[in-house]
Amino acid sequence: MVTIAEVARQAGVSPSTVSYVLSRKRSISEDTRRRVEAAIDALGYHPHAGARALASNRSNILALMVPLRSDMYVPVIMEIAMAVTTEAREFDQDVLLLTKDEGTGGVRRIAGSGLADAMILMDVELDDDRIPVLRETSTPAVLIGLPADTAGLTCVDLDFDATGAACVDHLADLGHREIALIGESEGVYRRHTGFAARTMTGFQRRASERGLRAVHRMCEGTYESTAGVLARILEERPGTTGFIVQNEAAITPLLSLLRLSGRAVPEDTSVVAICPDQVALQSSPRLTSVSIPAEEMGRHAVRQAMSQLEGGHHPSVTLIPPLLTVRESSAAVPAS
Amino acid sequence: MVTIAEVARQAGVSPSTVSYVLSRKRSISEDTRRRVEAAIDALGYHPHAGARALASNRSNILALMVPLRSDMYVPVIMEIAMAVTTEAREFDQDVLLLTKDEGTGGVRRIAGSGLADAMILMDVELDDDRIPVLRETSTPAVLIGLPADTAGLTCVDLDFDATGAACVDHLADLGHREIALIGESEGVYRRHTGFAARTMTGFQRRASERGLRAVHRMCEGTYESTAGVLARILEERPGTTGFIVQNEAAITPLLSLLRLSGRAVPEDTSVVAICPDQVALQSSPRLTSVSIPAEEMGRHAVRQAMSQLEGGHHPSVTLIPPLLTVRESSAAVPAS
DNA sequence: GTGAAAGCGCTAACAA
DNA sequence: TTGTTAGCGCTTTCAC
Repeated sequence: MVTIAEVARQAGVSPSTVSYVLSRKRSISEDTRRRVEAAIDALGYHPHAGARALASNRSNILALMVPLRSDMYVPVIMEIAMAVTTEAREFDQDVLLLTKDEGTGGVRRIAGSGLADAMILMDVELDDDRIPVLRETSTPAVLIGLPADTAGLTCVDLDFDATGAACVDHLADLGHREIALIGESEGVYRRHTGFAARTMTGFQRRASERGLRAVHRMCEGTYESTAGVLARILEERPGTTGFIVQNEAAITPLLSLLRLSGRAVPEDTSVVAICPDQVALQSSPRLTSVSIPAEEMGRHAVRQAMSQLEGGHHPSVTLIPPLLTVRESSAAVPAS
Repeated sequence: MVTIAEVARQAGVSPSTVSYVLSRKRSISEDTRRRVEAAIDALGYHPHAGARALASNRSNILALMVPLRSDMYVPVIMEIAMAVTTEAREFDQDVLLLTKDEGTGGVRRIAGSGLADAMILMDVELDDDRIPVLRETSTPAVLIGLPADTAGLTCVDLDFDATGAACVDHLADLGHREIALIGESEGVYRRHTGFAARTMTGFQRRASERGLRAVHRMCEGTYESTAGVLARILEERPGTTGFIVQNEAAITPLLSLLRLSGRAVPEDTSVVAICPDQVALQSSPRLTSVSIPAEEMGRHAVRQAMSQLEGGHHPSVTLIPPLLTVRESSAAVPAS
């Protein structure tokens, strides 16, 4: 191991000078800086992470807690994780991967050991038991997703309420009068993040504002359940011409089923999805959709964490406005 | 922060005794152990990670380098990452997430800073530039995937050669005489891991051993390219009744195309996939497949890393034998 | 603009 | 079975 002392000797300066060259916490003469830097790359010096953490009380590590398995679409989780990791490097931070199944114990362990400077939590539940633990510790934290009570917390999420409304607007603008929201599975509504409920709220409010007939149905996402949900909707409301799908797993079944029932998309029936762009693009027809801004959420979470580390705690809730992209699955309602 | 000194005071022992209770590196009287443990949870003590790393020269961190974007199916990467993280906790290790785009610099940084005790690298290329760097450092490392030269390295991967052969055997046993392997995209063969080439080798060797007519075609995985590949195969070898698909992206297009061309699966044509079980199960019909043992590879990589840390360096190449599961997409060739 | 030196909290000899 | 103590490599006062 190359130590700071060796670099100092090689450069003919004291260890503290090397430290200051690295931290830029005091001014160094041009000449000294050059010699130190030369010594650093000549020796291939990297500061010892543990020693630095001990002395400075900063580990330069961000802990990211991800769901082991969740209702979230796996590629979205991955995209967030990669965005967090990439953005963290911009701040000279590394990322420690924790699984949500470590639960509150994991949060205590990280906070207590000084292993990480801050935490980013994914898959936040409405009444998440990690939150009280977070409140006890003074470790900066950012939640991706909204709990029921956000007081004192820093959170980022897609604005699902506005997302529901935006989908309704799009269909209403196209002339649709009867629409349906195919939502997540029952379990998601019961346990989870509330994003599903928020979508539904926005959907219903905007539908009523624009005078549309709207139904909302939960859906497990299997072929069979999607078939059942679709059948019930069309039975109750045979005039339904617009569908909004929140459950990615239900997208492919829904498209097949509509085709089978002789409804052409988008000629007879329009479909709007709430899903990652990737999914919207690989469907056939390509879907009009509100995308899940995974990368943006990840980057934002890191920036929030860093600003807490540097500037202190300023709780904030950031709701990213939905971006609806019109593709091939939605069109004006046929003049009947 | 609770320190070991506070715990020691509370328990009426010396700091080193607390340390030894934690590390179990020497025997402690039952009574002392109890008092120390009581003090530990009373105070909520967690050893400071940096201090421990500095003093013991062990960070208790495993670095995992994952591809930012790759030809690998994203859920497989995720499953490996989760398996690594979960298994690492069994050894009291945490996982640091690095992206492959940090390249050799990332490897040097981790090795040089003592941030991690060992590294696990995914998405290993045939002539991976991280390998020489790994050889310079003494940091234990495990590769998931096989480079061209494995001398002195520890690697884990699915035995793709045997996989190709197993798929051929399955189709041959069912009476198929003309078969085709729809492989990965050209880029994968050129740049990459060699897993595609190894599959092909096993496929061709076994086909020749069993006297089958066999063709292999690369495929980009889009609908259009799959259509082109299929058309060419059927033109050259109209008698082809068995397909092996290695490119997950090509699976859905292939099934649709076969249906469109009036070939029923499995009545007229059999399809065997090399893909995660999840993909095989959600296709319709469910696919006979060799699964990608993501979890097993992740767990194995961690165990190898730990055994290097504890017992020294014993290079080894572990090829996981393929497991072919018969589902609904393969059947005996029709008596013509 | 630079250096000397006192810790940071822990581990692991060495001593008893 | 337990305690004392010397570092681990770095940051950061304090001093010049």
